[in-house]
Amino acid sequence: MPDTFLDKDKPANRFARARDAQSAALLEDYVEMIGDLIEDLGEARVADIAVRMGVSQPTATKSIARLKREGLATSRPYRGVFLTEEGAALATRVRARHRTIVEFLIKMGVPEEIAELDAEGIEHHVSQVTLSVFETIVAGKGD
Amino acid sequence: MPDTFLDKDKPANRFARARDAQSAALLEDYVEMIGDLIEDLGEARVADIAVRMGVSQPTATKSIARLKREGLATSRPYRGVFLTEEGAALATRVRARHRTIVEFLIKMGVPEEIAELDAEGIEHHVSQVTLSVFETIVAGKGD
DNA sequence: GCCATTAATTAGCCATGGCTATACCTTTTG
DNA sequence: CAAAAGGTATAGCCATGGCTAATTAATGGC
Repeated sequence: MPDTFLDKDKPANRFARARDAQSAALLEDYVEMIGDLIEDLGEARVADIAVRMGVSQPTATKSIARLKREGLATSRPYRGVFLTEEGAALATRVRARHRTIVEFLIKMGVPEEIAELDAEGIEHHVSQVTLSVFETIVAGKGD
Repeated sequence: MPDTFLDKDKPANRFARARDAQSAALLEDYVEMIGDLIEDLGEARVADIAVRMGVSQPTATKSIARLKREGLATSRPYRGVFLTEEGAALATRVRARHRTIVEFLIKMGVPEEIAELDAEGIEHHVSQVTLSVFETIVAGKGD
């Protein structure tokens, strides 16, 4: 006897999915930003990461610890943060996805600054399928 | 001397914004779901809310406490949860936004189930401006 | 009307991600 | 090369949002 009256599985998974995505989002943001910093400044210092993320230094340190635990980054005390191969690959993927979403939104008619802001929240929740759709639309000669 | 070298404000706000949005997301989900339950079953019981959200009953109770604190809901022990006027208005707004996003994604070519899943994560991060753009596109006679 | 069942709350724990204050190491500078 | 300055890390706090276990309240059956 199926207990589908309350739609137990579908919505539970829907929300659980969104929750899980959120958990990964922060790591993705950090990795992307560390990649940016290394590219821009040659190195990623904790202080710079904190400033760009808009958090205090201790908060950045704590998050970096989590990145290390997850195998995405390494760091030598007082020397800066580095991405592992896996972390660098993730950074590349995340950055590409971000750009796709921003460009997609702009193509839809959203003003650029707003597209940037919204993309920051949206990007972590877009599935591969949807992203592919966006990519196709962005690539399409539309205007 | 401006200290714009590290782009202090722009990105900080970007991420801070996304963080804040996340904070509101859970309340929105609960409010929407309570509205759904009242409509579907005539009442919203803690147990049903927990099942649909995919969390344990104590977790649901705790979140409902927060809803009450924020003035979005009321509840009488063992009697169910009710939305305040403000909560009901929020539920309506959230539900409409959700539908807009799902329909928009479908119109872009995203399969329906995936559109539903992605919308769940995306919806809390879409600004009013972007939502309006989506609405216009959905409303437009496009296929 | 009492007892069992079911529903809800409370208590108490964990991890995450914020914060401030403080301590510590490095670097720079006098 | 010692002292000051600056960057990092640690300690310890808070809130949120999960959980399980245990308690309390309400309902339904006998």
